[in-house]
Amino acid sequence: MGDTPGTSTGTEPTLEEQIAAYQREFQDLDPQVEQIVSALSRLNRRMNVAYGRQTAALGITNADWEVLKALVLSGAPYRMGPSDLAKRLGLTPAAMTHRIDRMVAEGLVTRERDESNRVRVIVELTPAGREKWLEAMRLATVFEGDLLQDLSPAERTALGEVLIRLLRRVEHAQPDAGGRLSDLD
Amino acid sequence: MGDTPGTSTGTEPTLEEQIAAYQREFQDLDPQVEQIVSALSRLNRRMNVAYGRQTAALGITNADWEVLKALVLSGAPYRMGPSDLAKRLGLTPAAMTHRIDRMVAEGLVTRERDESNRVRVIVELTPAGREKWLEAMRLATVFEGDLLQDLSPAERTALGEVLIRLLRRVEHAQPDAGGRLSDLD
DNA sequence: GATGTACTCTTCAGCGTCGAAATTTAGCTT
DNA sequence: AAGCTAAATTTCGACGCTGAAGAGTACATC
Repeated sequence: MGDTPGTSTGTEPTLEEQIAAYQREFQDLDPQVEQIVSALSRLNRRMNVAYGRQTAALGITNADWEVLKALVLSGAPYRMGPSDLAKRLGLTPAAMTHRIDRMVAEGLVTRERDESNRVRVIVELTPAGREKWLEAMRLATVFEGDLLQDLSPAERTALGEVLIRLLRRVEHAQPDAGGRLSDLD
Repeated sequence: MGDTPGTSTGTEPTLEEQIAAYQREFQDLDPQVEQIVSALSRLNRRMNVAYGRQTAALGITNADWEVLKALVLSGAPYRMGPSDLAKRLGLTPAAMTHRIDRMVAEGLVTRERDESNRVRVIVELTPAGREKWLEAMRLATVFEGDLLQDLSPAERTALGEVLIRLLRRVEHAQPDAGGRLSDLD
């Protein structure tokens, strides 16, 4: 089997290799910019893998976790309508219906019609659902602390500040992606 | 419609609101860590939305673009086998078969049996596919430059360095996510 | 030289999501 | 009060991905 350059075996190249390859194919590339952007992508991908493992260990899916997060974030009685949830999670209402079906079956949320406005439906977190969220949160914070372990307090502050600056720029530039967002934090 | 606290309308909270809400529900939260992690998530989400718009403007999908990137990264003759591509993109071989079907129909790649080893299939980038990649790259670099516009050279260097450090930590900790990766940079 | 074994790719059934149509209810207009 | 319009949710058909089973090819061993 050829180790000839140009015959990739499917293994992921290191970031440096990748940037070098892009530069060969596209001279205008700014390696500095590419390094930041690619590292952001890869970092996020790894984080999602880690979160996926954690939710799996708790017997739920990442999809479930997103819904739990949205409900907890909504505060006190932990209630939201399906379409609000859908907007929040970047799903169509149709997809939301099925997700809620599953989660009701799993006992994480309840679904009931709003008696004061019978068009609406109220999705409410169950105590079991809240407990799952809490467990997931505990695992997540352990992982996150571990991830940032090597950063000094000053570096953390600086990093947080720079990221917020980038975020502000991009959120201001694309006011809301047309209404639905694609993922949840 | 109640503006009662606790009755979310589905709009995304600001990062500050979100962190405050999490702190209310989970006292052990380190706001510093949470800020970094959440900003990373949101940033990545926005970036993906932006890339999605760009590929759509070019008449391809993000899925197509991922394949094009992998092939270009593989270098000179721009050839890879389906299973290598699948590993690289974090898909099952089954999904890869269908993606290649589509992309062959779109004229972005060709598929042929390897005559020297008839079990294998060779997917090769067409000139049209390479041109699409180039167009996407041009759009992407404009967006990326814009994103990092406000950062001084020193800040860019520092950010790149810190991100690489984080990446190294997480890539070392989870050697390869069990073989398949979930996304491409 | 035949058979077994490993590998690559494709096919198939199931699930989640999307886009659009259908259903149900609320509020407004005449 | 009847009908019309708008809004929230569910249902339906299509598509992409997964996991598992199936088909074809190469290599090794006997």
